[in-house]
Amino acid sequence: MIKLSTKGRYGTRLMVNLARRQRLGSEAVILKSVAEEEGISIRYLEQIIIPLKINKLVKSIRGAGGGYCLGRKAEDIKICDILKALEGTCSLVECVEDDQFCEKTSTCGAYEIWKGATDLLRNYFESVSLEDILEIGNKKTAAAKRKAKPK
Amino acid sequence: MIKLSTKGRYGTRLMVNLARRQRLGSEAVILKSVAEEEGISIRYLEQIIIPLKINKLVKSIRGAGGGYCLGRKAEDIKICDILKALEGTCSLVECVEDDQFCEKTSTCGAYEIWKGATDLLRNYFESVSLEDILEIGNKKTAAAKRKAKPK
DNA sequence: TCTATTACAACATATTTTTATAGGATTTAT
DNA sequence: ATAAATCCTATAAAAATATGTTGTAATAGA
Ligand code: FES
Ligand code: FES
Repeated sequence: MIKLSTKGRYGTRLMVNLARRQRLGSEAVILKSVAEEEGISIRYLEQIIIPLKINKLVKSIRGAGGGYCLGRKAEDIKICDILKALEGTCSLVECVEDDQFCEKTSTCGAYEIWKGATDLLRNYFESVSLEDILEIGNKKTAAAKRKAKPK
Repeated sequence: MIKLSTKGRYGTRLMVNLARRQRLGSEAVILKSVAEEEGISIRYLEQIIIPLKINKLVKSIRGAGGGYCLGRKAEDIKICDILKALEGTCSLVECVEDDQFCEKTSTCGAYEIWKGATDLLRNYFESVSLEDILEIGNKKTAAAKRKAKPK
């Protein structure tokens, strides 16, 4: 399949969780609480957050009372940034990035198709920010609550 | 990364190769020759072609003088058909297909984003046929030849 | 200063999935 | 009968996914 890796998916959820908690007033969010809320192993999240930190998408605060916070404003962090940090590139096939990868790039018709799809995806993911996701999530949560507790 | 599996990529090249050779007049194309032309292990191609056969994208002719041919006209086979046959679905994340996959689908903002991206990709891959890829490949090959042998 | 908390680092290990190769059985044209 | 193909099953190798262990370093607060 064309599959987003779990790293990409978990990493995004991690970032959204950070963004939401930060918005609610938390200074630094500890990873353990994210792991519990999202139901993801903290050990795995520890591995995932390393590249996010290297790419300055999150900042860490060590010691008691420490934790993580967003590296910049939620509206300035695009999904594409997260995926790139976690997976190196944001392309569908390697030959799009590295024309030595397949031997017959110069005559391969499929190449243009993969490239077209990659561009499509990249544009899309460059247009969506953490802020946007947060917004959608809030609306869904509110709707779910209205449904659960009808007055 | 968001990565097209090698199955999807090899399967597409296999289908394009079949289409091209069929166009050139071959009745049945033997897998061994595809494997050699494309530089892919014949054993691996044998596994890849099974779901293509099950989904009637190719027909097989057993025995000596046998081989494979397209199940229908190249213009009626879309990339999406190939990918679906090879990978089950054509979605970026499982939760898009199966709302039990993630627990918090009802409040997850990222879900809509993955769904949006999946729809984008699916539309694109539904719009591209084997015929289209063949066409692009032919043009590229012609251009490469002109460059190699300037009169 | 002491203690609890938290990030950070370096591993090791296990499981699952993907990718790839191998051997042989079956079918069929000649 | 024989050679040429597909077909079928098993296995190996590699990568992705996930958990576990054992620490060290930094910091807030008592
Ligand atoms: S160049 Fe990579 S699939 Fe054709
Ligand atoms: S519902 Fe699957 S990532 Fe949110």
